[in-house]
Amino acid sequence: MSYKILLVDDDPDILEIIGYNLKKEGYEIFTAEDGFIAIEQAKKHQPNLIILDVMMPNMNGIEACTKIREIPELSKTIITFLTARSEDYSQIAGLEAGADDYLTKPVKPKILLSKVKSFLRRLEGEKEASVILFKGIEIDSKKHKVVKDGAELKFARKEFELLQLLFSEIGKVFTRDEIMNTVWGTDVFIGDRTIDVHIRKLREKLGNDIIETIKGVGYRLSE
Amino acid sequence: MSYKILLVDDDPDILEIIGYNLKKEGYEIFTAEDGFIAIEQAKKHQPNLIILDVMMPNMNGIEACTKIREIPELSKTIITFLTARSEDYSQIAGLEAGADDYLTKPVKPKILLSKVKSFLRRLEGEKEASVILFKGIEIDSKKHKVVKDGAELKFARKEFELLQLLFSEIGKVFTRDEIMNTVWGTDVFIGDRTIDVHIRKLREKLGNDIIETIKGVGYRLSE
DNA sequence: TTCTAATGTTAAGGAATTGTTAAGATTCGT
DNA sequence: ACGAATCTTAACAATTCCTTAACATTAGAA
Repeated sequence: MSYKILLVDDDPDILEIIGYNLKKEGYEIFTAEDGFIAIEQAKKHQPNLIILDVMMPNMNGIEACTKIREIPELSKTIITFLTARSEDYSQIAGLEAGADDYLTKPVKPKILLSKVKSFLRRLEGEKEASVILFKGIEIDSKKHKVVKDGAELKFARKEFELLQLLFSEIGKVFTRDEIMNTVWGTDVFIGDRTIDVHIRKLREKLGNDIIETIKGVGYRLSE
Repeated sequence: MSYKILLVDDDPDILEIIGYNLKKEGYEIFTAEDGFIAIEQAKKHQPNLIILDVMMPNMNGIEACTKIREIPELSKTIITFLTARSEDYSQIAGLEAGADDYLTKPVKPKILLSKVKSFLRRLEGEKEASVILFKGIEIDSKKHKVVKDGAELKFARKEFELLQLLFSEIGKVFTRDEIMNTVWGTDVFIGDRTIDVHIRKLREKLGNDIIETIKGVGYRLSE
């Protein structure tokens, strides 16, 4: 899958230049000339990266950024500002509005490219870490969401943390000590049966063939 | 196991200062004063992290980085550049050469440390699997799992520990005393037949041609 | 070969670990 | 502060594992 990038600037020349350079690298490019259009486009295409000019008519970049950050579907999208060199203001307000970084105009194509690459590389890593799939069970750590056979299952906090731990290394045996230290912390003492009870709840929801007991050792996902 | 870090800079003072700070934290430090030596050292010690100055005589950091990235044994090594603040150039070419991040000089020890820690944290998860293979039997300690001819065999805790011991040094004879001390501990008394019974269970599952009895001495894996 | 100490085999009882359940304690949001 | 959801505990049940003891077999020394 190629990455989608949304460019937002009121100057068509800039859209043209930057767009050309990024297309050449294989990215899918969308453009917008003000904040309103930007939000529309963002909703429609769900880009991975948005490059947002700060100074624009109608709705400026910072406002647009704030609005975009409120859209749940775009929580993973990286937003970076484009500012004239001296506008220090944007750096502050922009980052507060939820931007991840900023670029200064005039943008040198090489710098832009390497930044874009590094942004998208960051996405790569988060993607892997965030969703795990195993035996038809999908765990999205970021969204605190578990889906099995298309239906969402609800897990309380401790249950979910235990689940995450077990799924963090599929097949690995986690000892009771490891589980305690990770899920409860090193300075909390809980009875022996507490872990069992939580395991039981997971089994209740996931089915009995997922979590295996290794007596005297711990628990693991059965492969 | 402590982490290994390779520092590369043509300025001995910098090597000294950074090296001192990192050693204090318990890291194992190696140094190199140019790209050629860096590559040699990297091959030899297989460090987890390489901190690489960009501007160096003979071979600069970017070239060195490219070369290091071509060494398969070092695919998991994290490389970070060290640059003077203004050298924008390094950010571009460096990231393209396969570096993971860059630090700017002058480096404040605290920042350096927190960065180093976060780099190495990234490595944690990727610890190599502790898998032993012998005569078609695969033992995965982490997963507490034994596979023979594609099928998983189940072993209870004591059985598995005994198995691990025997497989820890293939061909070595383990005396009953050694087995007792390792599997049961020094403060437990068990009858003479207990070990035999466990050996028998292993043979039952693995086949009779794996574990050999050396009468009057102990047991070993027969090669 | 014969004898003997060392090891192999088997089944069963007891010990240790885990599963289950419900009730009490705690936390959290409204 | 109240009710609901969540977490922990305790008592008991169920299960698996470990050890033992009694007896059989074997390897190697005499």
